[in-house]
Amino acid sequence: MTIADRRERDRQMRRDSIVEAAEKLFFSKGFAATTMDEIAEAAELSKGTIYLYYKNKEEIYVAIVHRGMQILIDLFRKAIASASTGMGKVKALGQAMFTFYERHPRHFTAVFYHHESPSVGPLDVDINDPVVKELVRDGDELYAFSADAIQGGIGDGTIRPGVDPIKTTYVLSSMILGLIRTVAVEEQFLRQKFNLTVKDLLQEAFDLIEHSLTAHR
Amino acid sequence: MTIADRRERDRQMRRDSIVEAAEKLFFSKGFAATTMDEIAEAAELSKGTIYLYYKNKEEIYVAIVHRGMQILIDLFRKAIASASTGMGKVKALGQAMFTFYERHPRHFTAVFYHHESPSVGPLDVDINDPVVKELVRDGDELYAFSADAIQGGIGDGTIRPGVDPIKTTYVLSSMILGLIRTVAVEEQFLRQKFNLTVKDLLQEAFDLIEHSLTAHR
DNA sequence: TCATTAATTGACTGCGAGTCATTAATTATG
DNA sequence: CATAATTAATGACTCGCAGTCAATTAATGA
Repeated sequence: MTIADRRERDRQMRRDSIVEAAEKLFFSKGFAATTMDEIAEAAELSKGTIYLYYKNKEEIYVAIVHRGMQILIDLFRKAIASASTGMGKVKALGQAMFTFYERHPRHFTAVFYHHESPSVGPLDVDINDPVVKELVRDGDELYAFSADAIQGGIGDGTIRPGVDPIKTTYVLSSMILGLIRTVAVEEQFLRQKFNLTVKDLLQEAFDLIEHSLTAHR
Repeated sequence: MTIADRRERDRQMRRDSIVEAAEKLFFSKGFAATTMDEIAEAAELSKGTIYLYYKNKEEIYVAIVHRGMQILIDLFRKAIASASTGMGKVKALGQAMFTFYERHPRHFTAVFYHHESPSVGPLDVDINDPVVKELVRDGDELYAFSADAIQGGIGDGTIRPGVDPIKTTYVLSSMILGLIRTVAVEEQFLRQKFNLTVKDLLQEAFDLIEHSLTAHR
């Protein structure tokens, strides 16, 4: 028992040290430009060994997406805990998304672009891979955080009763995400050409959103 | 004169027929899975010849992005012409974006994901390539359509005076784009799990946006 | 101690992007 | 019209890398 257990623990540590090594390389020189030999060398393993732990290069990438997802979920948990009203939680979640981008830009990219990267045409991922399954569950969890916050906001009166929590979750998250993506691509351009900062844009968007969720008149 | 002219025309036709062939292949089996030999065969040329017209595989991809951009610009022109008020034009532009996604989903993806695809880490394009330069100009033109429409709306009273045309253009376009991207990825999931259609979500978003741009009370 | 099983290795294969010396087609020149 | 000069096209080749597998080494059990 203990023996098989330790094996399993060792195996997990190896997997971790491989992603660790790969992550540094992918993030500094890109997925395509990183070779399996480089990953092997950085992980102090031979190339063959890497393949005992991951089916191929893409599967390592998926593991990195998964790590990013954990970071984001953690930020979301803290966001939810940081506010007491429904509306407050919704705003904190939006803020958390932006924090994720600011503090972990490469993970942000990995998480939100993996449907198209790395090799144009969706990453063809093995739906039976447990990591992939967990990724899907994690995605659901993310949406649930928001839907619950909206629902709570309707209960505590900080969000107007008419809004549909699910629909609104999708609309809001997509919008915030879209905004951050644009900013990610055009940040310096916006600053130079229009003297617009990221905060300006986000403030504008948050105002618009808050405005649309509260009752007026 | 006529002689060099014809050479130039021929050259352009060749380039076109190469993208044409590549586009079909990329769109059906993906960028990574398509080989230069296949492109050559489909274009009825030898591989070496392809390289006389395009520096490499990515440059062909950029040409496809460019084509997509032309389609979108065209849709935007028609959208602007289709409405008379500023607010009407803004809505028509949002609608045009969605039409682009619906009618040309692969071009949509090419245009809006090329910053990350094809090989994780931005496509490293040659900034001196005339096609790339035009792409940048085209991007500016797209934003100008929207900024002008908002400006016009303020003039004709269909949009409230407080809004900043540039800022709003960025916020709105990013939001709409984000929404369509989400829908692109999760369309069948949304329908199955929540019985939500794309139109529902877009309607919700459009309402929200319209609401935020008009004067109330 | 030695047999069995598990983990690791790196030389090897196959494939595909990009090159380049050679050949073919066009155009200019006498 | 002949042939020189220029331009276009070819495909066999190189080179690098993802992924494999027979051979080796380490760990565990009898």
